[in-house]
Amino acid sequence: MKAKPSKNNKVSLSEVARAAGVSKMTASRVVRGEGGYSEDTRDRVMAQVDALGYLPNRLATVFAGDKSSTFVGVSIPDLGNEVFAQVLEGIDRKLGSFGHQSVLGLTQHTLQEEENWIRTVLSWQPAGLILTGRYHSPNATDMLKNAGIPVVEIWDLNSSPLDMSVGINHFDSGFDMGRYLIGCGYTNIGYVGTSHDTANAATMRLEGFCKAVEGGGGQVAKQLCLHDTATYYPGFYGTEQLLAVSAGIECIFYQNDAMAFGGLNFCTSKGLRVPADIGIAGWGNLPIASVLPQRLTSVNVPHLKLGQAAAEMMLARLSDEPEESCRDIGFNLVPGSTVRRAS
Amino acid sequence: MKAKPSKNNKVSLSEVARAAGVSKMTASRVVRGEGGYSEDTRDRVMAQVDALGYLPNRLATVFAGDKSSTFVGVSIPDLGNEVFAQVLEGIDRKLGSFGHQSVLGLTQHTLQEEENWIRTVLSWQPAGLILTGRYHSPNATDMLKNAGIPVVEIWDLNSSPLDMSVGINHFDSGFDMGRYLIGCGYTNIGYVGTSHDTANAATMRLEGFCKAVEGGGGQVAKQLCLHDTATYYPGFYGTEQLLAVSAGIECIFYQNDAMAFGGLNFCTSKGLRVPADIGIAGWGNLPIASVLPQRLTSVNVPHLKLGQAAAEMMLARLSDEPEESCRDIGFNLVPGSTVRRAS
DNA sequence: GATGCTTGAGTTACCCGTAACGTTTCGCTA
DNA sequence: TAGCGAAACGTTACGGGTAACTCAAGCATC
Repeated sequence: MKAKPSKNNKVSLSEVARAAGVSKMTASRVVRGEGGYSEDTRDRVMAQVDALGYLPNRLATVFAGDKSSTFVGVSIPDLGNEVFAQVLEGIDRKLGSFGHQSVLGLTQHTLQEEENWIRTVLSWQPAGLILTGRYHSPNATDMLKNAGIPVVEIWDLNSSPLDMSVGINHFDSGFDMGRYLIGCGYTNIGYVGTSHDTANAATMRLEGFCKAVEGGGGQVAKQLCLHDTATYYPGFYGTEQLLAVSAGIECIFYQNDAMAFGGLNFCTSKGLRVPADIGIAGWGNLPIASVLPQRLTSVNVPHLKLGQAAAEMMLARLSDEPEESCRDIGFNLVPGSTVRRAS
Repeated sequence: MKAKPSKNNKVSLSEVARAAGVSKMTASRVVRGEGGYSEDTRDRVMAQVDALGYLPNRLATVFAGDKSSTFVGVSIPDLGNEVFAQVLEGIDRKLGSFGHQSVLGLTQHTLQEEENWIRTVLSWQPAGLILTGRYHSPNATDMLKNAGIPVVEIWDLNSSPLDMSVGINHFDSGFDMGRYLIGCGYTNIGYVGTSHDTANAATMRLEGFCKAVEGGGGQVAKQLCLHDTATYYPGFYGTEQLLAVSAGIECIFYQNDAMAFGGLNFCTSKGLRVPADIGIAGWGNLPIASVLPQRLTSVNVPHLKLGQAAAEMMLARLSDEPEESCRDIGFNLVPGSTVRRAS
């Protein structure tokens, strides 16, 4: 039995075993508490574990067993968006309490970055993957199918997922908001967002929104700030542009709450009263929105719960429990006070 | 050469090699693009890589080389706090662009959770660790010292770090705010926070704050909502309690911006005008604070930059470049309009 | 006293890549 | 055409841990 200290001064099981005067295998059994050894042997081994500061090498364990690790890869577009931070929090808390670790990937909303990240993470033999969004590059899809590990697609509910899916129906959430605003008596409605990528949850919301508004006899003027992230300032300037171009806008729906705050701020800075002169509606129901004096009209999604649900589905699959492959986490419209009351 | 498919239907290098009619080693060289093979051989091997969908197993690579992985463990208290989400974003973006992955740990502000997480993550042979905070349990400290890998402690600047440190001096930031408020003419000042743990950045801020206020002839009435997280509602109720107990409070300093918003909301809901009747000051300068109509008086910390700096120090150490062991990222006081102007 | 069962502990093979080294092939020079 | 060196490729030996198997000793049963 070789038991020389390895280059990077890490203590290996062999060294513990030799110090305790037993074989590697016996030491392994003791460390894992697997049974099949005497009390005396266990004490001798554990004494050396403490004395040498032995830490197991999980890479070797995974390697030896030809099984997967306790890693779960989690891809998130970005953390500047509070919404995704909450989702990640829900995921990691739940995974962590069951002995799994999240390997993070910020994919910047691009499929190419996601593909690169998937390739890298798969090479670490993760137990599973949790991905934001239902659209992936062809290469990514191939790799995911071949990987043979559980995959949960979150955010955008997918009735025919790669494997499992949890989220909400974005089209419906946009539709509901459209119907609500029509019900409030608005007909000349604006939309301010950033993306025009078709493979995108925000686009689905916009489509649902337009369908409801147009079906209700209204019309939608769109203002897309391309090449921008969906935060406060694009909301501010997007509103300025929209109002400069389109006359008679009565109400504006934004891609998300952050942009809506930008728009709200622009309107009040121009002396427009909200909702008397113009209505403002956001999406996502940021936590801070609920404590500001004027409640923003928005759509609430249980972000933390969404993350937890994703982790639960992953864990269920990993422990071979039966689980549903598709879970709708639901949303609800928050009336707020930034659009006028339905008559 | 054995080349049977392994149990979990993962394609191994041996299988590629056999399919291409070369040895494992040659296949390895081709896959790594290391040179030492003919064009013809390379084409044959790569054809099989594509055909079989081979993905390298990085566990084996790490294992073979007896070196560390490309993982970097990142411990963060929680992501509900936008501040830490930004820090994490800065870290992961920078690490990711250099081929490293973040393994996340949400340690809930407790040393015990951090210790458990450190033990687990170390067993995966990470390349390094980035930890929030300068205080760790004795066991954790031992493990970190023995691990022989770079460790960056962030958030709370530490002049004698375990290894490297980047952040700000929280005492000073509290002190500056205290001096500023005194300069604005306030003397009867309140503080609302959650923690009374001494091993804590917020406590350091409070200490600095008290020193400045008391040194300037003022006094501080403290209201600590224990067992609560530092978010909106504790700010709201903490303010209610503080004002009920202490008479004549002219201005309140909060543990962070989220709590300050809660307090601001409580005050306005009670008909108190800010800053005419009462001053409000937060800490952290949340992004949303900068777009709301009334700018919150706060302390700005470059969160994203902090995360990037931590990642840079880690990467420098990993590539054996000379790097400083301590970096002060700095902060600046944001006057805002929620405290009355200095006379 | 022979047999079988338990219990404790050692042996061996293997997981998948890579470093180090050994071997073959081939073109070029003398 | 022998001799030589470099390029191309194969072989072997790890690395840390575990599954599966083997083996020996202790004990009870008939």
